[in-house]
Amino acid sequence: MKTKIATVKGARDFYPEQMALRSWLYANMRAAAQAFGYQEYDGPFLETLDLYAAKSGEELVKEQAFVFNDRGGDQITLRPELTPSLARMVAARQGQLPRPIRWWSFGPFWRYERPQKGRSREFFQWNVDLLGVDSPAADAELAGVMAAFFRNIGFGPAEIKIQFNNRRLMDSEIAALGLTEQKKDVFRLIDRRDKLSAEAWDKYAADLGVTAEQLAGLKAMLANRELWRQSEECQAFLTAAAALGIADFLEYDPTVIRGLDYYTGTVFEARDREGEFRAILGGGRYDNLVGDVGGDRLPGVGFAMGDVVIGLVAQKYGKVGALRTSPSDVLVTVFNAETLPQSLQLAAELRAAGLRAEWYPEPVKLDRQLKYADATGVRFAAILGPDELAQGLVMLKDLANRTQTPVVRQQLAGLIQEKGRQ
RNA sequence: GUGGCUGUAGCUCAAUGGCAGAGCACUGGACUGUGGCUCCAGGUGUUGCGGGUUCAAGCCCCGUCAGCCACCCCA
Repeated sequence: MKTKIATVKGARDFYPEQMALRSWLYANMRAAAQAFGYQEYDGPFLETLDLYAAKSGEELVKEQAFVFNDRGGDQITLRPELTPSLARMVAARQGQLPRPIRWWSFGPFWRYERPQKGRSREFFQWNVDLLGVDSPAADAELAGVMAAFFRNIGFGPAEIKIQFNNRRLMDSEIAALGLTEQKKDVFRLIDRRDKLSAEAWDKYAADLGVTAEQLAGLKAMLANRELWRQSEECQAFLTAAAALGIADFLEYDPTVIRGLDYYTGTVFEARDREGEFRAILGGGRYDNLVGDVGGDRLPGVGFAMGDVVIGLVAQKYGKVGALRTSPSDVLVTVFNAETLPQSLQLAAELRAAGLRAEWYPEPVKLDRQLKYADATGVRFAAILGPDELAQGLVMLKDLANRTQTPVVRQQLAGLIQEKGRQ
């Protein structure tokens, strides 16, 4: 009797194929972050509920975090985001960490929400943060890391855009409209600009107590793609971005607000230009977060990118390619039971020479062994039969171009290494 | 947490309430030492799961689980 036990809702199995995608993303994230001098770190996966209590958006913690009581009765949270942990870690060693602090991380996070395309309950997230620098150029550097990653995986500005806005700019605009008291509601209203119909949006605004005059001003503001010119911060940000060579990726959008409460300045959001998917990443400047968890005030800027949406976007745009699931450089085939130890020995010789070599563990038809190499992405097959053994040769087959050549056994490893580089 | 759509072979999908099908993949053979092509022969199955209605349920009804869509929120 076979019983199937399902995975937890919103959790994913990573078969070698999916694992290869995750590893590919990780390798490119690491390359992008390290290119700018960022150091890898990580926080605990389990945190106290208190860490998130006053910080993140209310709903993120109260409604979307996995919270449980441990055996001692304490309330434990599976981390829904990394930034509060980062702030705590930095605050705890504030005096001894060299600044600026450039840190990045990639690990699992959990949010208890309804799974949909691009949203799961257990996901991996890339976090990149720069602390100790309060300048628009620092904000631009973060955009530079994003752009470097996009380029690493084959995306250009024609396919991906990095939208930005500035909370301080929006604060002053909202103040000018006399809406400061309803700021949070107005931010929420702005966030819904593209989601609601024009009528529904107007009604929503009216329900919030926005007057007709204020509404007109708000609409004018949101339609103004040049609004950034009124912010010195935005101007300096774009100047630095241009110097970094990433201006083509950037697009000012006054409707980009971001939900998290702790953002204070620049905010980011990256999307595919066609707009088919939800936001690929989000982030911004948070100047009070470290101080809020007990440290001295330390400005910071950062962003987070989940593995799910970028994986979908990369696959949609054909950037993923054929990811190999086998690490092997070469498959040693087996002719029959008598020659099997010889194949085993040849595989050992190849490994001793520094190659990653696997052998086919039973004497089945050769076409099956080659099909296996094909299916798992092993490029070379070392064919060892009675004819080759009698002559001290190995037939080296290159599955990539369907050629094969007899090779003196002692020269096999060197030849594979040489051809593998081509 | 709210509302809706879907669930059939490993994968992509068909079947009026009346005997479960196609393509790809897989296995064996044509090729007893050569992978993408061709041909032949074949497993392809608890129709997500549990109830109910009916002479009869993949199909209708209820529940449940999962995925997806719109909210909510957000990576």
